[in-house]
Amino acid sequence: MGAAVGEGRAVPRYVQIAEDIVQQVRTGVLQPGDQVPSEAEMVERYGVSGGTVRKAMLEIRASGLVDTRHGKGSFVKARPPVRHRSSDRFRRSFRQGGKAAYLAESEQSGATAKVSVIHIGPVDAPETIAQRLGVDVGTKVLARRRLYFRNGTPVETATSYLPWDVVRDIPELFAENPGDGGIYARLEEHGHVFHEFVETLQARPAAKAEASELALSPGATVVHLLRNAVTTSGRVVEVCDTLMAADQFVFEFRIPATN
Amino acid sequence: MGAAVGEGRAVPRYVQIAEDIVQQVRTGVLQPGDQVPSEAEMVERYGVSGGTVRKAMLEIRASGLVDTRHGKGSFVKARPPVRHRSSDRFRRSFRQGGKAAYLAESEQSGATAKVSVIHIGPVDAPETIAQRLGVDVGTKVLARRRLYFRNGTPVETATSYLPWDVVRDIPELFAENPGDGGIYARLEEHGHVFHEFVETLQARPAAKAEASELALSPGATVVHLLRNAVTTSGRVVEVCDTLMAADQFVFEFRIPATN
DNA sequence: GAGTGGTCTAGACCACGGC
DNA sequence: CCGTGGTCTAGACCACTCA
Repeated sequence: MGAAVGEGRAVPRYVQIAEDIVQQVRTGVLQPGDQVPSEAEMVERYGVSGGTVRKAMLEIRASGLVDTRHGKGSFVKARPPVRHRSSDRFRRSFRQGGKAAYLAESEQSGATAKVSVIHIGPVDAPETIAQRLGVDVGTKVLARRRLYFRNGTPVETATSYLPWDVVRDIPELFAENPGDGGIYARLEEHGHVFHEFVETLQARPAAKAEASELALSPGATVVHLLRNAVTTSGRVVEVCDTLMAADQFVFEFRIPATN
Repeated sequence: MGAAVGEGRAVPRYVQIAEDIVQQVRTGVLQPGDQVPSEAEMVERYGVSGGTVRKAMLEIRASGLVDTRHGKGSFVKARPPVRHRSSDRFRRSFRQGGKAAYLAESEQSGATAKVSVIHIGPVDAPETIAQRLGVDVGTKVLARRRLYFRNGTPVETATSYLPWDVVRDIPELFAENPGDGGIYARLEEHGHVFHEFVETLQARPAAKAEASELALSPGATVVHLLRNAVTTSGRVVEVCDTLMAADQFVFEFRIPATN
């Protein structure tokens, strides 16, 4: 026991080990892409048992600096090119410029973006969605589910729900690529002019299934965002349900000092 | 081994156990305030080893439904009566009504709120703060550090940083209680009229020290928020650095559909 | 098949809380 | 003092990845 210097039993060994590794990442001893020492190697290097190294690795993963894959090892993330998700991303001028909000924003920060459409089709509105759209639970609505990539890694899943009577006459909304400016541009062309977007945001640890969908390490943080798109007539014509890898985003909001 | 029915090795035992307990909480079998079975008891009940129960408890804690204290046990939380932190909380009318933003908002949702001032005094501006205030690193600024409680539990720490030349002539800003409407009301009285507030928000797992300050279980999620208070003359007269227990908050933002 | 992480065991000992 | 959770050990065995 107590092989280490006796500096007070305050700090558990596994925390010390975790801090050591995290420090090596922050100071650049371990570079992005480098493999973090394997668990077996740490057992030797630090002279502790496998269980202890395991707990250290959990701490390290929680720092968000490292990406672990079963059978391969843990690697320093190339990440923190965090994307600013700012509150002006819905500017009409972006849409008229031909870009959807996501791509417009990504281009600003010079990263490669990709969108993969997972599903487009009618679904029965789940409860929270139905409430927001002002329809009955189980009503048929159009769902557009997609997965967003940034520099090759999945960072966000998003599902848009739209009332059937709104989408019925807009064939582009059933296509994988809804055209320049995205679905919001199509909606405005058909008379649904936006007044505001109301977003609610919650952060929490990822459930197992969510972690695998976004290729996150278990225990990673996700941000759950729900957005109502409200038209000038006061109607909610879209609800967007989004799940994001929290370490990939910085959210920015400008709040006017209204009276 | 494999005492359980052989329903596919897909789901680890510790996840099954965690789901079982979480389900009991959600369905009300375990009521708020009830003690979750002790680890020793689970070892017996589920016929697994202590290590496995331990991992299950980690999962359960990550759900945010349970509160664990060393030497006592784990207990079902008395609610996440989540507080809506909405973007209209800086309305001038709230301040003129005599409330600071925090208390004004809490009253809306009928919860007991308390603010405890930890420290008020000059500090050397840390880097990110200095940048935002537009002063040199190490410049003397006023720090007001406080801890917010909701229904008796700490949910948020916040530190306001203000340039010295701004606060010098406003004695109330050095008092624990800055008076009706909070520090923003005092600043506006002295000619610093607000134009907007710019908030950036990030979510991540809590570090050990943060977890203990907010009385969180390890691995819980925190939200880190930085706010610039910008006056009509374009100056940043306050930066507020806030750390929140993520499971206590739902953030709401209204984004106008500007051109 | 060699090397990696993931699950699980059966124990020891420590630290905290309350009777 | 006893029951609680927290740390740690020294193994076993499984599952994934890649050469």
